[in-house]
Amino acid sequence: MNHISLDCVIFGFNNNELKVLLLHLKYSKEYTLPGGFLKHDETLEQAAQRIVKERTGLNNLFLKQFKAFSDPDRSKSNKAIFDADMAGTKPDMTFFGKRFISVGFYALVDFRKVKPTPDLFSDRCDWVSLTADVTMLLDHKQIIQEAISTLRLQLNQQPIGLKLLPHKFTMPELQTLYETILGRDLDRRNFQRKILNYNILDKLRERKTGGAHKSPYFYSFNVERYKKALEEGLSGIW
Amino acid sequence: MNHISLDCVIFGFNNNELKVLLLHLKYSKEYTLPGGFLKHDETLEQAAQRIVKERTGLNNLFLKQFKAFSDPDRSKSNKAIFDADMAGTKPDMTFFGKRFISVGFYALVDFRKVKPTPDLFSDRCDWVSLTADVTMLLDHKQIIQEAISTLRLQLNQQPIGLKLLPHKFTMPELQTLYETILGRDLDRRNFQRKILNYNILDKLRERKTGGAHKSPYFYSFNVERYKKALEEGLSGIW
DNA sequence: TCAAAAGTGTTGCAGCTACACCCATGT
DNA sequence: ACATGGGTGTAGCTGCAACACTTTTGA
Repeated sequence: MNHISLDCVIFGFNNNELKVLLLHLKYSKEYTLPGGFLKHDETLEQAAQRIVKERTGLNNLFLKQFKAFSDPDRSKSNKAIFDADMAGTKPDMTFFGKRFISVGFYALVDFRKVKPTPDLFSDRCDWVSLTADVTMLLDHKQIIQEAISTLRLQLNQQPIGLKLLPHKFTMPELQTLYETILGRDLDRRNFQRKILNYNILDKLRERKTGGAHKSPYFYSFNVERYKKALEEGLSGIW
Repeated sequence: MNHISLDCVIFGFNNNELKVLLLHLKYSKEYTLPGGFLKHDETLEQAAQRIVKERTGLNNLFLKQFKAFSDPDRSKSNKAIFDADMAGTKPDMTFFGKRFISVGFYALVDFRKVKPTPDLFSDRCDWVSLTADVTMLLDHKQIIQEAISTLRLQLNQQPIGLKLLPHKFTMPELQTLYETILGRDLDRRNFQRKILNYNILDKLRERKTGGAHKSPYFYSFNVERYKKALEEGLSGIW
């Protein structure tokens, strides 16, 4: 008899940084991944959509299961945390004393469309940069790491850029996204040529103004061609 | 309150065919994936090892989680099946009436080392070729398909050849394995050159005799170099 | 006017594709 | 002897890596 929970790693891209949407717990002052429990007559995917919607206000997001976490020790510290957190609310303690299996999902969202919303146990809901060094609940840091590894492996199979970037974006922005996910630098010129060769981008006439220096062109994904290209996987290794 | 089950897709390679180890149910005459339930104080990975050991006799196999299946409709037909199957054995029927979440694992085993062992509900435990058209329980056919898709995507990240082939194997055997997983033919000469360039194979002096025609050399994996190469992923797309 | 970022072009090399030829073995 | 499969070699092309130069912009 086990309880199934979900943890969602919600990725957004802003200010040339990859960020994760986290809840800040009132009691323990730690950050935690948005999560929840699987309801009856709900698939894991539906539960993940529900959870992400509650935190972001967005429906129908791009979501992917990446791993089930089942170490019996994972949930042992749960009880203590919830004991304190829910003091006075008379929770069902037998529930939290039990064991949890958690299925990890990652979500890719358009940063600008999200309205971060805290839940009952948290005082804030923040975008936290991956480079930020914050304290996190349990093994949530590892879960985020696993999510990024998965992202990296699936970069050529999933519409990662399409889902993370706004409709219009510049080539340097796209490159930074790829560099962040891959964890290494790419040659600006080779990157541009390679990605353009896939024929999945439309170059717009418009340029991005306001920044210092030469203004870059905007691009947007040609969704049809992108989806088609992904079916075979974008060849080559970055 | 959910029950967690596991389904294991156990792959073996024999007679130049990729095969899956399946149980043949006494009652329904259908094939089913070896599976079981998660016990307390057991990780999913440990449970999978236990289940695979019961069917194959082998310990410590290469096992990988690939997806959790959670459609509420999946398990509805379970009750009927087990009602009939366990008639007279007084099982806990409330148990089987409940909902199941199943975590899919795939295992890669050396065909020749396996002793297929049926369980209580089955009269046989057979290696079934992927090309064979057999009737399978519930969505088990799709689960196998998902396992193969995963295999294909991970061909360059996981030691798939190493785990599926016997210690000594020939180049044509290795090629057939790759072709089966990828679902398409590869050029014999280019395949050989490419795989040899990875420097992960040791060519043995010995040749395979007994077949008609020219006898091919045996090769074996250089485990050390293979593991090392996989850390970065074998570059290139097949 | 200058520094920094962005657009564009070129060259060489590596690796893949698509082939052909020879060799060995059981029938 | 011969059909079939396995070992080895090569030519051409593609595409990537590693580069430099010019253009645009705000400060």
